[in-house]
Amino acid sequence: MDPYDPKVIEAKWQTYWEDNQTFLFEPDSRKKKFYVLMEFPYPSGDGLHTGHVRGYTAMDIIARKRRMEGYNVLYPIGWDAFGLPTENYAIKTGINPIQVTKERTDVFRTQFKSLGLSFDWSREINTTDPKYYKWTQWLFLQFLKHDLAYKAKATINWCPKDKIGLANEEVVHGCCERCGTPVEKREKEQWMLAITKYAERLDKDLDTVNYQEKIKTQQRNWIGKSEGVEINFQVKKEVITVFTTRPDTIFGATYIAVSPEVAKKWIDIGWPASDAIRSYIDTTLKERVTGDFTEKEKTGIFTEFYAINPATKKEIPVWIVNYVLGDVGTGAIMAVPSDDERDAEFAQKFGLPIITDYSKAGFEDFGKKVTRFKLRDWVFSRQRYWGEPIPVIHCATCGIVPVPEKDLPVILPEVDHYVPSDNGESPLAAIAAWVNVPCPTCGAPAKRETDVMPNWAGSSWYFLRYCDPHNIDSFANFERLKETMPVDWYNGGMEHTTLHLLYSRFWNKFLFDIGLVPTLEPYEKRTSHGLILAEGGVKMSKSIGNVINPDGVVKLYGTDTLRVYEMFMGPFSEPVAWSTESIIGPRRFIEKVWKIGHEVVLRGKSSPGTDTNEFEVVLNKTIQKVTNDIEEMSFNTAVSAMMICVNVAEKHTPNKSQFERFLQLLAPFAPHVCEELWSLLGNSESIQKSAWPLCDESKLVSNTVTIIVQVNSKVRASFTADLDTSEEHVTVLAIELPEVKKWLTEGYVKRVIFVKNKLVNFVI
RNA sequence: GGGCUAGUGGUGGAAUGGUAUACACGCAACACUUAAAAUGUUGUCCGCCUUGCGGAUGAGGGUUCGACUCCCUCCUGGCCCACCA
Repeated sequence: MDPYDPKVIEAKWQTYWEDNQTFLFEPDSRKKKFYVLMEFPYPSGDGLHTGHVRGYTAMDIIARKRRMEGYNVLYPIGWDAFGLPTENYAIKTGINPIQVTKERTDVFRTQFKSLGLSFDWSREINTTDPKYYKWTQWLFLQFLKHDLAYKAKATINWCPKDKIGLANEEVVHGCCERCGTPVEKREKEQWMLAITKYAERLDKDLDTVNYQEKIKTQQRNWIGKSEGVEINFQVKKEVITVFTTRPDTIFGATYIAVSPEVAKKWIDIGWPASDAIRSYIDTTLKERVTGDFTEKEKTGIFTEFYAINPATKKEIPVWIVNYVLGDVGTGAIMAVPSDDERDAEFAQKFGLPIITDYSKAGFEDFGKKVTRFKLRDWVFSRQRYWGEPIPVIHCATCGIVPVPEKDLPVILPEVDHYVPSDNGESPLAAIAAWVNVPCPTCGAPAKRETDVMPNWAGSSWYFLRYCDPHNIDSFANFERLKETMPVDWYNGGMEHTTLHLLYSRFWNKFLFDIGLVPTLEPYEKRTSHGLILAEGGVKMSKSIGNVINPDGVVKLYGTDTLRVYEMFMGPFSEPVAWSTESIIGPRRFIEKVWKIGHEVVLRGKSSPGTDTNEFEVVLNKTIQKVTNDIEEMSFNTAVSAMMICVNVAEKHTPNKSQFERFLQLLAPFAPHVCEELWSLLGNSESIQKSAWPLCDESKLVSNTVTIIVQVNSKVRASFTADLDTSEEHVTVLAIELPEVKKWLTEGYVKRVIFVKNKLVNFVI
């Protein structure tokens, strides 16, 4: 027997798979399709890390299992390569992002290939490839055509360091998600995508898909649908409209609380206000901008106005307060101190009345039913360089003119400097030769849009491009999409639940509406993986220097070991800490398989080999467990079941057919060593082409069972009985056991609990 | 403050109403070896008056013949959201 040498075996089979195109998706296949997808990576400068390996291996296991179950599987890969880190690197080094991206994707590709992932490499895509972003631009023009893309002066989150506008979603605790700088507010003309027009459907259609419950919950909370009513409160001749989800509490409303944003608008249209009020509004609005979200002391100022409570007909004071937000509801509430903690706190501080004893009858008459969403339209421009140029031209006479389809893509031009200008314009604005073009409609001198798209653009439709990646006539042929969509199983990080996952659902729904894609939802099933933490349970980070590079592990132990270890280390959807010390376990496991495999080969030469009965039972149990566990993503228990199986095989060497079935189970986890042993056993075709083993249920049923005997629910003994022995018989057998007898002398048996084939419990 | 999620040996974890601690790491002893590594065997939750008995799944209570598992109260961590009307 040759010693187990993963270097040789793994290189050999990776070459074999590539030469034989083992993992190609076959569009014409009569087999049922199955589309497996893992979020494509951003090719960062750090290369692949152990967290990537976890997700891609898990989906690889599912892809490989589905192939063996007879499906025509698509498991594609590509690069989400636009984005700030590459651009910032270009700013620092002056190296062109195109070149940086090429170098980095080359590294990632090599690393992926060394992991033996069963990607269909013929469908590789790159969001920064003009052949790809031509269609990202084309899709943007469809949004524009259907009035879902518009330009608006928006108060945007402005990062003074990156000099870039940020979506709300990119602001974390008031700071820029990327660089941590406190975010400021700025008024700026921005391209917007009207995702709010799809809010209702993005919420409702979650009922039709198979997402993990926590993912649905998080999306629903983010979309923030709330049903309530708008109620008008008369203030002299004017009206204040408030929004409430609890109209039944109107009899307890003792004041009106208005956000400073709304109050400012009133003053702008001529409502009288004292200097004190004006200065309060200014101060409060300024506080808002600091982005400090920790709970603040509640403040407020009385407006001198009174409103009529339509329920009680009584006058209640109108206050401007800092705890009501301008962009939620109508920016004004009826305050009910008896039912709302925040109102209670405020009322106490300012001595406002609190009515606890009121009737709730008749409240329905006062309001108009409305539905509110928290979701905001998506700010879709960036004043940066490394993104898809927004394909429109500004003409003094024709206004906003889309770049004609024949002129797409609008190629990102080369620039000397990647830094945005200090007034926040894209570096593209500095290239006069690129900016100045004739208007496509009237021919007069006009200017190109210089904003680029956010890095979420390319990833909003990449799953569609995989269906038809080389199409030069359209973003994807409808027939190809019909054959391939939807994605049957999509895995990714929880951090994308309210960003990419929501955005891409929105794009897909829009494209469905205009008849360009065949399904209402892009993803049938969505799961998420847990983070891999560094040793000791802390986050892996470059600055701490505790990042584990998978290359070292592959070199030392082999890819099969790394894959098995990452699946074994803990529950897939939970965060787990890396432990270099523990990798040796999976390596020993694979070496055992290697050794037993060679024994099986030897034995097969000397004798035909009958089933080893002891092994047959555990093998079928393992088939059943691994089959189910992969579906549940309980990879860790699937691995331990296979370890148990191997431990039995060491004592009861299986015959060829038994061992082959075991190899088929292990093949999705450790594909290289399984292919090698599979071929040593005389198989000429890849194990990937063989059929997934089935559990023979009859082998699981043994003729005898172990019966647990309890006295007062404490285990006192156990014995072996025939299957399905009757209660009477089990009781008699149990009572006769000496370990049981001595306990029964202490009292009389009040009750006997009997669970067939499992246990008998004497209550004394 | 809200939502989700978790808390089990020295460590990662298993068990979702029926023998708690499977599987793996680590550790210890032994075998093999001149030696080490590797490998193999055995042991490894805690306590005690150790052929046995008692206790233990964050803490306390409840339901049940029986609870890591279901219910209630509390404590602690992680993630997401956050004065959302």
